[in-house]
Formats: sequence, C-alpha cells, structure tokens
Amino acid sequence: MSQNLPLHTQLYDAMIQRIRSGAWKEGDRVPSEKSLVAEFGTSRGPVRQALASLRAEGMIVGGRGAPPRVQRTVPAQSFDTFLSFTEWARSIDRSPGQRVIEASRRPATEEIARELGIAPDEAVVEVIRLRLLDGEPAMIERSVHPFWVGRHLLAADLDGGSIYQTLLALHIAPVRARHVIDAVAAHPLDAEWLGVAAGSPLLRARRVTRDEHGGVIESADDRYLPSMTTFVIENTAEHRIPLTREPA
Amino acid sequence: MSQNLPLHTQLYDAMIQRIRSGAWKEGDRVPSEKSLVAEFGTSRGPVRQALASLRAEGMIVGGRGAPPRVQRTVPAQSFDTFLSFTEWARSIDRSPGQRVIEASRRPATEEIARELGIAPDEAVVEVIRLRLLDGEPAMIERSVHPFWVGRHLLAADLDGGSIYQTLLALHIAPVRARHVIDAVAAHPLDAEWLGVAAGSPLLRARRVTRDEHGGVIESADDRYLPSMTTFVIENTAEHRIPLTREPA
DNA sequence: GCAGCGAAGTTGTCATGACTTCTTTCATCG
DNA sequence: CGATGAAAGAAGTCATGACAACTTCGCTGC
Repeated sequence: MSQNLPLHTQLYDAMIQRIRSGAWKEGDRVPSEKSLVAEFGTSRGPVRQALASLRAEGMIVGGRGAPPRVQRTVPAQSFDTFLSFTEWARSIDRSPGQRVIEASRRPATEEIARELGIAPDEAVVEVIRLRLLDGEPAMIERSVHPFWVGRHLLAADLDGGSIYQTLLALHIAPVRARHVIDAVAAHPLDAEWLGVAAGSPLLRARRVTRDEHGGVIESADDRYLPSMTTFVIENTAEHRIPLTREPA
Repeated sequence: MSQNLPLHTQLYDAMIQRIRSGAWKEGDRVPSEKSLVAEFGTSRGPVRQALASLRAEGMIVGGRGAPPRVQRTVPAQSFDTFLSFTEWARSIDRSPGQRVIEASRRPATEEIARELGIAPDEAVVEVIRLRLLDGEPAMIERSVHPFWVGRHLLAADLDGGSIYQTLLALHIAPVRARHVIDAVAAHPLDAEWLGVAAGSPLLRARRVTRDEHGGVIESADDRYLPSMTTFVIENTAEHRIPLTREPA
C-alpha cells in the first residue's frame, strides 16, 4: 500500500488496523514495546511515537510500568468527516440528502466581510441548504464563501455533490476550522423547512474554515435539530484539547 | 518552584511562560531547536518533546524545515477549568456565584443507575444549583453522584465552595469526562430561575465524569443561557481531537 | 530589477544505549 | 491462607549521533 511513509506512521496505521479488526480488543493490554520493536524490526523511537499518537487520540491509556490498555475502538472523527455532512453521514451508514434552498451572489455585509477577512461590498456567494439524514430533515446549513471560492460553487452541481468534495477537486483544501456552539430558537422559515414549531430550540454551530495560508474559505451557520444530532467531546486530565467554554 | 519534574515538562512550562509573557509573540518564529538545546543545556529529545506538546495544543504550528511559528497565545483550557464552573469563572476574570436549589439523597432511578454504573435503588445524591456570572444567572447545573461521592457533598458547605474543590480535597479526582452537547427548550422551572421565557432555547451539556479507575463520579446536566456562554472548538487537518458529531 | 539556482540552516526521522521509576508477579514468611 | 517484600519486567526519560527532507535566503545570471 504505502511504502514511503515514515516508519512511525506505518506503525500507527498497523496498530489502528489491529484495534479496528479486533486483534487488539477493548480492555486488552497492548504488546510491550520490546515485543513491538522485535516484531516490526525498528528501534524504540518510532514505536513510541506511534503509541503516543494513539494515546493522544484516546485509543490507548495507562502505561507507566505496565503496558497500555486499549481504551476505545472507535477513533475520533477525522477532520474531513467532521467538516463534511456528506462524508459524515456516510461514515455512520446513513444516507445523506439535501435540498438547495438558495444559492446566490451578493455584496458582503460589513459583518460578513469581517468574518471572511475581505473588504465590505466585495462579492460573496451564499448557499443555504436543507440537509437530510435518511430522508428526514436534520439541519439547515447557511454557508458564505468569498467569491474566489464561491464562483466554483455557482457553477457546480450543488444538488448532487458535496461542496467539500467540489472544493477539494479544485485544490481548495480546508486545514483549520473554528466552531462556536450555542443554541438558538428556530426562525419561522427554518422551522418550516425542518418541520418543527417556530421557536423550537436548535443546536447552532458557527464555523469558520481556513486554508493552509490562513485565508477564510467559508463562514457557516449550521442549525441542527437536537433530536437528530449531538456533539460529543471527551476530555482527560492528561490531554488538553482545543476546547474552551467562553462567555458569549 | 519545581525541581523534580521531567526535563521536557520543565521546558514546556518555560516555553508556555514565554508565550504568555509575550517574549514569544503571536506570529513570531520560535527559536531553533539548536539554540533551545544550547540555552537549556539538554539534548534534543526533551526540547522536541516540549515542542510536540505545544504543537498538540495548537500553540505553535508549522515547522518542517523552518522553525515553527507561535499560533495562539491563549492555551486551551485545562481539564480543571473546563470541569469546574468556579475555576472557569475565575480564569476569565468573572466572579462566580451560585444558589443551591436542591441537595437531596434518593434512590437511583433505573436510568440514573445505568449512567452511574450502580444498581437500581442504590442511594444517590442529587444537587441542583443555579450558577451566576458576575451576579447574573448563567446556567442551571443538575448533578447526580453515587453515594460514596455524594455523602461528602451533603456534609459540605455547598453555598461557599466548589464541588470540584471539595472532592479534590478528599482525593476524589476526576480524570476523564464525556460531554454530550445539544439544545433543549427551557422548562418552566428552569426558565424562572434563569430569568427567561419558558421554552427559550438552552445549550445543554450532559457530562459523565470518571475517576482514574473508570468509576463514575458524577452524571451532570448543565443548561446554559446561550447569551451567556458558548463552546468553542478548534480543529485542524493534522490533529484529530476527541470530538464527534453523532446522531441523537 | 527579477527569476532561478544552489548552499546553508532547520526540522523530521531513526538507531543505539543507558538509567530511573513504576507495576506486576511470585515466592516467602507469618 | 493471606500478607509482605523482593525481583523481574516494562514504560518513562535522556543523551548522542547520523542522515533525509524541506525552507529560506542570498547570489548569480539574464
């Protein structure tokens, strides 16, 4: 499969494989570093680096004199999966669906210009979509893109494909995102699309996605039906994660 | 201050200090590993380990041929700060407050028994508190503890101290937590305490906290006023974090 | 003045060896 | 038979040395 990857990456992949395949079961002790070194024929460095990666994801815990144990067999969702509704739905074996409510080009308001890091009145492209999970409404996604990104979307087949996939094909790759999560009451229009009463509580995730140079690719406002979707975060005393509780 | 800590920990602390003090400014290049090695008089290992920790927290980015840059000067909130309302409020320079609405001992319902990993009808202690930020209502916290934990709380000065601090003093230390985040409509009672209309959207975080042995210390249901508090998460393509979007 | 190229510097990766600290296990003693 | 303690095993920590891959910057030629 992959021959030119660093050793520690190959080891990591091999270990993930064993955990997923059940060769290393949940609660099991992982083989000792010494035996792993012997098996893979490397030095201790790469082995420890691979184990450290697993540990950082919470796949294994413990150690300090004793071999670590397998903690979780389900890995944290990758960046892709967390950013793309389509990828996510597929990863949990649900069929994604969507209805484009609006796709328009317009000048940026002052607020949007600030969020996207562009000048006011520069053109932006706004896409509003209703997202479905197994045919049922799950969330409303409102995303605003600067024109250099958005122009590709106006031309694309929004009903069929995923925005994320479309952009990837154009080598516009998101590498960093910041999510602000809170709750809002459903606007009458949102409520109609989602099939709930106006004023119902919705879980809102506002997202700013950036490319490798720090340029903003999109500013999105996702409103989930809490009965369909939740966010789950795990936290340990050892590992700080980029999660903060902030005053509004 | 600390003399017996591992070298890489000391280096990490020193670097954090420099970032916070502004010696290393945001956007700056971090000194090269070679110069850090020379300055601290260690080998490259501990230096790289310290840098790796900073990187895992998103404090520095880049590298690969070029010295890394300082990305963020505000560290991710520590486990303590994220778990304890009191600690959190203090860390953002707001004064925490609270009113105990209820503190009671009762037999566990089936659902609560399952969450806490105890037998149904075993005793549990439930504490319901209104939490204030600068005197204003910010959230309602409902926490349920197994009796071996809760009995200390019934005896403690709940109005004055923090549950977290109380438990720490008893060597009951949370080390792992799982948060499920969604949105709910305010119950009439909650609404009254929080000073909003019944049915208003609230940001709900359900939390299960465990000790080092995996035993459940508390199962909590926090309901935040979205106008007072939000959760912020940062995500990069390189680092997976224990964050998932899940179907409800 | 600008583009392209090459050298130097820096980080990524890996091996080896050694010591410390903690856990586990097992044998021994009460 | 249980508790205690010693020994063995394992992970944590650190140093040293080396090479590869990448970035940056200055120099040269156009």
